[in-house]
Amino acid sequence: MIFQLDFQSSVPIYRQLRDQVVLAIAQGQLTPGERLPTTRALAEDAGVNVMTVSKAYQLLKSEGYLATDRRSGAVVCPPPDKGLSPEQAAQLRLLAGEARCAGLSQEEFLEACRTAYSETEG
Amino acid sequence: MIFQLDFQSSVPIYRQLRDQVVLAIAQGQLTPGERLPTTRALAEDAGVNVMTVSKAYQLLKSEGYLATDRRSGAVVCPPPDKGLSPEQAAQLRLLAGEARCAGLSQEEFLEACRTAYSETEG
DNA sequence: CATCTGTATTATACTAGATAATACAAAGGA
DNA sequence: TCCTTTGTATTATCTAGTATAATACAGATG
Repeated sequence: MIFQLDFQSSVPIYRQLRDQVVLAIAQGQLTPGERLPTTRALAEDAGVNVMTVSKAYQLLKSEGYLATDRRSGAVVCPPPDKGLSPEQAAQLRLLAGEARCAGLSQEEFLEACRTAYSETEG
Repeated sequence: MIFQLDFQSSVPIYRQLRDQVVLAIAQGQLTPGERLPTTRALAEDAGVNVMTVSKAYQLLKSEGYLATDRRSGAVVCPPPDKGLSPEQAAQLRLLAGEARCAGLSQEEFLEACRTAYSETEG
């Protein structure tokens, strides 16, 4: 599990870490039960603060992607439940609106969605 | 054009304004050539600062959604170009990954995308 | 000339994000 | 039992983004 961090980005580091873990789970690079690096190890490896990693882990934990045992560290969880959250649905609507403004027909937008889904694959 | 602002949200006000304008354009509630409220009028109407509205307008302008004439104010622009930006594509990939983690198959995800696109319609 | 437009300027305040150093409870290994 | 390792809490500090307020400017309109 290698993390690519962009320190120039406006996206917070803890959020970048979270997003990459989610994508790795989606792609099967991280499987349920698998251990993630410890907060200290990942912090040193990525050159960021321990609390920044902890914040990412807490976010992932609150979303159901991780469970943290005190001894064994952070462990990948099986997918929580089915369906998109209201926030995710709103974000999808916004993206669809932006796509429509960019001149994409529904079919063209769905093709982009199909591609995006396919790319989240091992 | 009525704006719904959530001051408790972590999404900045200027970003909420921007998103709602984009969705309104996508839905055809705002048509190319149409004038938006003046910064001062919208600021007073929404109960926010003038510069906050100005920031939203500048963002929309930089994205090609608006053009600002000094006399006539902010005017809706015709769609700039075709295709999603790299940032939009990345966001779509992340959403697709989250959907996959939530147990959605490709068909179920595409159905959600189809719904989202349909909802951005007059 | 007076009025409207978006916007620049300056100053202030609050919050989020990130860092650093330290410390704690719980669990495992020696 | 002692030591280490785990995530995390605490405290303090710094930076940057967000939002506000008051003022001012250039360009266009009437």
